Amino acid sequence: MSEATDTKERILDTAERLFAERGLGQTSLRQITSQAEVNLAAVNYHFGSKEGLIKAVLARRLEPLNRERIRRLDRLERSGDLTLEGLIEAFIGPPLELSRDGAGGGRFVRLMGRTYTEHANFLHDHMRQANEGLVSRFKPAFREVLPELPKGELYWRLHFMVGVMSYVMAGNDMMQVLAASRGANPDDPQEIIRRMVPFLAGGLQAPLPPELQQALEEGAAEAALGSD
Amino acid sequence: MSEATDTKERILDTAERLFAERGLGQTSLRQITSQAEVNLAAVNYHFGSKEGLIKAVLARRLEPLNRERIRRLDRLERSGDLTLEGLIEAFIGPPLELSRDGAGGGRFVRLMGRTYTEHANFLHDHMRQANEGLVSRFKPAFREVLPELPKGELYWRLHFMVGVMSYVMAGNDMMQVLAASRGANPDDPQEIIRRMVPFLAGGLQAPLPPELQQALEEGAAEAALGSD
DNA sequence: GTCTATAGTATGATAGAC
DNA sequence: GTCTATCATACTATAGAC
Repeated sequence: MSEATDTKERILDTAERLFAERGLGQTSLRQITSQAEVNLAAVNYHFGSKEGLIKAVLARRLEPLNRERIRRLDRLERSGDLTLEGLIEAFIGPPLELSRDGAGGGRFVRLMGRTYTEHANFLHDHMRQANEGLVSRFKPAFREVLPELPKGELYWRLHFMVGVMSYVMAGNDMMQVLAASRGANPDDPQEIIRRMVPFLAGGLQAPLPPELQQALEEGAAEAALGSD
Repeated sequence: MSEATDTKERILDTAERLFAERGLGQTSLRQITSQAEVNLAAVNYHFGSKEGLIKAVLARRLEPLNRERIRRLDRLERSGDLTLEGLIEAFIGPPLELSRDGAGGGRFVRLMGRTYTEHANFLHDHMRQANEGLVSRFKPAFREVLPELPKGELYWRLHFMVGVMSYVMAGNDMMQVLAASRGANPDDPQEIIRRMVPFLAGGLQAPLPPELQQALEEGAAEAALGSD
């Protein structure tokens, strides 16, 4: 079992790296097993299929990651100092900070960023399911710090926030070049977080678009607020 | 030549659709040629390789698209009413509106959104080159409407804007579900633009993060402003 | 310019010995 | 749990007839 675990871990580590570097579809089991120095058949033995391996790679890091995000939210709420900026940081901080931990966290973060735009139905389902608890915990908190924002509008904006986050996490060359040319260390997540938080806070609490504002004032509030 | 053009166009249309639906790497030339009802060898004859086909698919729509964005910027500047909101709309409007034109524009937009996170070096190079003129035209305009923002900070924020845009363009299920559940027509780009503009405007003109603000006031302005 | 045929290679998955 | 060997299938690309 200790030997087996070792093989399993080696497969997970290598798969994570290659998936992040080349994408899921472009990475073959052969590339993984040869670089992990395990037998080709080991993948199917331990994970059943390539799809099973992908899910295992994601789950291994996503679960502790989301636990950490919720832990930070808990702490914010207990401290009685729940601010928009703090909330944003609790949400985007852990994934971006993970990119700093020596052991492949950065690779995983890039992989995670990619899953948002990758084309695979089983992936979307898996991610949605894996993030269910996270979403149901953060949504009310955002509502609390943005009480003036209609519910429907808030959801749009939270998605825009996820858009920024996943783009940054995907970490394509442009982002690296940008950071480097600005004298910033592109591998320092704090640098990026420091810049993202004001941008996101500004966006989330921006005034409503004129048309919507007007609709609200004219009493179409019910429709606009919705009833999730 | 008319027959050839026909075949070429049919390949381009089908490739665009399949690339957007399944991703570049997951789409085979066989799938394309069989659905386009052309011979397998036609792709290599007309485009040289799969890579050549991908570039052709992108270039066909990207060039007129970026011309339109620049045309709108020209008009804004001539009108003497260059606002941040107008500038944002000139930049994000055309790609998002393209998703409404009946003839496959929506597919292309999703494909374009995906290219930002897709893993292929030739793609990044091609997109960077294709967007060069666009960027050099829009950057000074953004500087003009956001004069108080240090240059380095502006570039970060423009990238965040691209992040939101590409996430929305990638148009994954979540976005669709969100729009539908909010009573919005997920296929109406105006609906999305109306929501994105205030968010992006709010983000772009948000106050500087405290640390940076302080650095500026302490005279470290040179370093922070840079000299790009 | 379009076709068939095929070379040459890679893939995911499994059977069966150890 | 690990291995080799292999099946069945897919892929990109090209050669050569028409």
